[in-house]
Amino acid sequence: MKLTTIYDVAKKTGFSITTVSRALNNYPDVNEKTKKKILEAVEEMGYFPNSIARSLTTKKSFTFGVIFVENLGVGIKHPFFSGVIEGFKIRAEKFGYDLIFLNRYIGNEEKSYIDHANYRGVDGIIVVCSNYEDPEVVKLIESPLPSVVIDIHSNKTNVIYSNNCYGGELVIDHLYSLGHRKIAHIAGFDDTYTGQERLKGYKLGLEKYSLGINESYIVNGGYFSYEGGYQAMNELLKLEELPTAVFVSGDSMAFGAIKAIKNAGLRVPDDISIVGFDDIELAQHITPALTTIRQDADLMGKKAADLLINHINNKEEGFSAVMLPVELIKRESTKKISVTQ
Amino acid sequence: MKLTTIYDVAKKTGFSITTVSRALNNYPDVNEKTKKKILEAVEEMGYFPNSIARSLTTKKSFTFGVIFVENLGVGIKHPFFSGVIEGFKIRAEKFGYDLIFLNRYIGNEEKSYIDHANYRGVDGIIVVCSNYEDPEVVKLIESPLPSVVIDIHSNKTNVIYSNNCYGGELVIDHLYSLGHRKIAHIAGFDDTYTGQERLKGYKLGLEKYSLGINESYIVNGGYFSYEGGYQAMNELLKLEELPTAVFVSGDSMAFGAIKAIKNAGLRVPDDISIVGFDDIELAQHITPALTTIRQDADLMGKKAADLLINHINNKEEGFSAVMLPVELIKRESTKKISVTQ
DNA sequence: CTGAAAGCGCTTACAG
DNA sequence: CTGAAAGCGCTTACAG
Repeated sequence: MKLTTIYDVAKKTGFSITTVSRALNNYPDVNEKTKKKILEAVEEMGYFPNSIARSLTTKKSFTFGVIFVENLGVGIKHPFFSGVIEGFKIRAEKFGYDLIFLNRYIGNEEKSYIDHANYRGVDGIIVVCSNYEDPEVVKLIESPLPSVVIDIHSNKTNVIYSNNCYGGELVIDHLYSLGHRKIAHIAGFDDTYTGQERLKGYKLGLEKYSLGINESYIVNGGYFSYEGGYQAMNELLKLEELPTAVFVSGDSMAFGAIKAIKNAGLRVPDDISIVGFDDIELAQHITPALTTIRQDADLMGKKAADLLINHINNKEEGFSAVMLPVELIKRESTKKISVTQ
Repeated sequence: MKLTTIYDVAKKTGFSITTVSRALNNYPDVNEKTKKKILEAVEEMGYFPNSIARSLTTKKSFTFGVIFVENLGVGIKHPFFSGVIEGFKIRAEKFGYDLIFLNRYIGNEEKSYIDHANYRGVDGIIVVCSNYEDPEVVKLIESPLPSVVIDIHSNKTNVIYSNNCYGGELVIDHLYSLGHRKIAHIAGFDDTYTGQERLKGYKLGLEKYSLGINESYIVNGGYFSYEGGYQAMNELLKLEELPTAVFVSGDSMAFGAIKAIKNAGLRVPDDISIVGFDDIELAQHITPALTTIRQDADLMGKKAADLLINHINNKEEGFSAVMLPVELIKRESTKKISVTQ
């Protein structure tokens, strides 16, 4: 399959490849007639410049690398991250950037993400990850490669995240207003920024209502997985004084927690109210439909693309950190109770 | 960020770039000592060849394009296709191929998928789509670009799909064994291969048990969406003689159908049994958990990668068509009834 | 076993 | 307004 090149167009029109290139790239000083003739030939021949050759000379590939570091082992199927990637993709494509997935291998050789990014010559990367102590992620953040990182706070690169802390507070507001006073928290692993912030919001909320913090009511659910939530809830269920409500730091974890409650012969929300975080697709379909904090994955992806593109276009400036608003979505997993304590 | 090139390695080791290149690419006739020296320098300098420059000379980019043509508007978040892509990605990466998303735009210019594929110089494409009458998809299939297409039957390219027809038969077997005789079908749009085959399986199943085909029991649910299933079920609910069971040609459609049934004040499975197709993640979590036909998305993706890679490596040979087995997953949306008719 | 040279398909100073 | 030439970073005949 021999593709037509700029040489073919030059030969056909009688102009040099230089002029053809200029006509194609909208250089101002090309004679209108010349340009017209060239563009017609281009149209007729179905010619389109080869991005690889162009990249080699311009040092711009108009590709973004996407780097996934997720602990669920689901890759692209991740219920929250996939929405972020989709939003990022839509926006990036609008600016002519295509997405290319980057892993830690090049062929069969194990390399760093940075090596892979350089190998492919991407203009920037989006890193979508939960664990910001992963040394590979740290290297990424500190590298000179333009990047935007999701769910992390850092001043060494562009970052974007939801207002996780405030989300936690909203949960407590909601539960408190329903009469709950014994509120537990299944936390995300504390080396994740989101886990930390949601926990912080939980504590701020409790303080606001002078509820006091009961350390046995805070249990670590790990990396936001169903199993982690299941196990953490089982810990809580061993307590003498059960909580009446649990704020779970992620929706999948919340589903696991609900499962544990059902297994123990208790009901949601009749015996224990549950609130999640994320508002993934499943949250509205499960029974009971999950009350949760909605993050706008699509917007996060789009804003991430904007950050990255702006960063690339304004080399001089520093880094941006963007925080997105969150919203409480009331569904069926929380219930009003009479205030006991 | 100036990257090290093959010239830097050549200068450092005192050999020519030719020799460095050969050492790197495991050419047989390079002196062992030379090779060792070069590889050490490469290691020390953190050098890795630039894929763009390499692609320009070799005409191989070691990238695959992924083309999504889906009618739900969810893109990468598609509950079934995302699993196929993930499997494809895993396998492709093992062979050194990276994935790049292709759309119908290059920058802001509307182009064909083929133009975009050529622009990026991908070595092959996977097309994941449901509608095989889309002219863009037809062009793709007929183009000389190596490709593998999901959910389509064709002898003009490599294709892979589940045994949709047999899946339909399995559904009827199951429903018949539960005592159902009045079985309706919400079909996928008939310009989709999967829709056609599942319908065929439905009919074969009915014939097998001499149930006869009632045309008013077959209603078109469109492109497998929730809304389509919802509307189609409403059509069925207008019938004088309601079916006792409905085989719905996709899980999302089935959820829509269940919603319609609930809205009508009926229950699943007590009044009407429902069987879906796909076994997407949600199917097991929804209430009632959905009885459905499982397709192995991961395997489909992996086999698709194998087909594409084999095709590229053995230019002479023709095209392959692979059919994957399916499996009935019994859950809570189907129920035994007493045989009436 | 090693190197000089050509070439992949573009873009971009530079010159006119 | 247009073209010849160099160069991007590699690989691969070809020659020795």
